[in-house]
Amino acid sequence: MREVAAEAGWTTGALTHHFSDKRDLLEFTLATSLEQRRERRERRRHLPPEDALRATLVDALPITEASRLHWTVTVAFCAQATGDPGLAATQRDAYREFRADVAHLVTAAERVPPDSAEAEAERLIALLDGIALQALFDPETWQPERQIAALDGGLRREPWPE
Amino acid sequence: MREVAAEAGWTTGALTHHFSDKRDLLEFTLATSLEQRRERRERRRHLPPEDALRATLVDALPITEASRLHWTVTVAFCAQATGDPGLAATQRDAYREFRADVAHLVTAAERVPPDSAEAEAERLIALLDGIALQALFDPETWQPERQIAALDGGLRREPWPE
DNA sequence: CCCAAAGCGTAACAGACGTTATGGAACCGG
DNA sequence: CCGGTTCCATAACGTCTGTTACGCTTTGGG
Repeated sequence: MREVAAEAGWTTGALTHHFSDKRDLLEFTLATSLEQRRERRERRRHLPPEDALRATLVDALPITEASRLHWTVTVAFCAQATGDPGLAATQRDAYREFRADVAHLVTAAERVPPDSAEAEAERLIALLDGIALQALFDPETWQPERQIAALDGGLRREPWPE
Repeated sequence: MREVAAEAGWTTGALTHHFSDKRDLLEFTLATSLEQRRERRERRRHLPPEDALRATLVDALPITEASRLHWTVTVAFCAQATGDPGLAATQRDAYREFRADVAHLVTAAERVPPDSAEAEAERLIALLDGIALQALFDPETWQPERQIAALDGGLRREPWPE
């Protein structure tokens, strides 16, 4: 708490006035990071659906500083969530929301029949997260272009065969 | 440290005698978890390559208690690794080793031409990790069969088109 | 049998931690 | 101008933390 306050140029008094808890602060941090991601997504509404889909996925890759930060927050959140059912539920809901949004884009892009959009979204997100998780700790072998290429490979592929 | 010692039926004295640090203990924990995974992989040497490949990937899915535990350890480790270059390197190397092993299985199974085995391994691991990460916090929607089905979908697919 | 090393239980230390208490400044509706 | 409320700086409190010191017991080679 002290460290966060100091880095923000506040005092612990100001911090505790706005956040009841350390847990509360952590939840706010994730919520804010998700909100920013949501805003960036909103700004792509005018793009053609396929481009918006790709841009949304690329945006979640840890290649910009914003996205790297979001992944750092997410990993910290996940670590806490393993021992806190409340945080786990928050993390789960964030995933579900993201999946719904991606599914919506998948539908708009007419990648798959509407009833398998969710499954296709799951596949793409799984691929995305897998790349991101590795890239986060091995940025040397996972340069930005490589990450995007891997993602594009998944986008070029056909949807789930179910 | 006290909590770990107590849960293991030891005292902090015994623990600090065997581990110099808390960091040391954490590294040992990941190493042990990886070692167990390696042993399980070793026991599949007699299987046909395709089966061994599939079994290795399925084994990493958080469906057994052992694997769920491994993922919990991994997430905790990753969280620490974001602020500790040494741990980050360890995590990175663990990934690289796993990738090499999977690539070896991919080659043995003759899924792809030998020179794209690494890329195919990356793709499969990315998919695996993505599924695992979501399943860890949303086991309700990601029942074991669902996880395996998603993985099988990825296995049924063609390799990277590069 | 001896002595050094290893193993380990006990307990204390020093610092960090999240949280709370207190007091004052700034703001604001009446 | 007043009363309360919001905002926040300071500082203290109690707890928890990783780590260390110390001493006793066991082990094993000479």
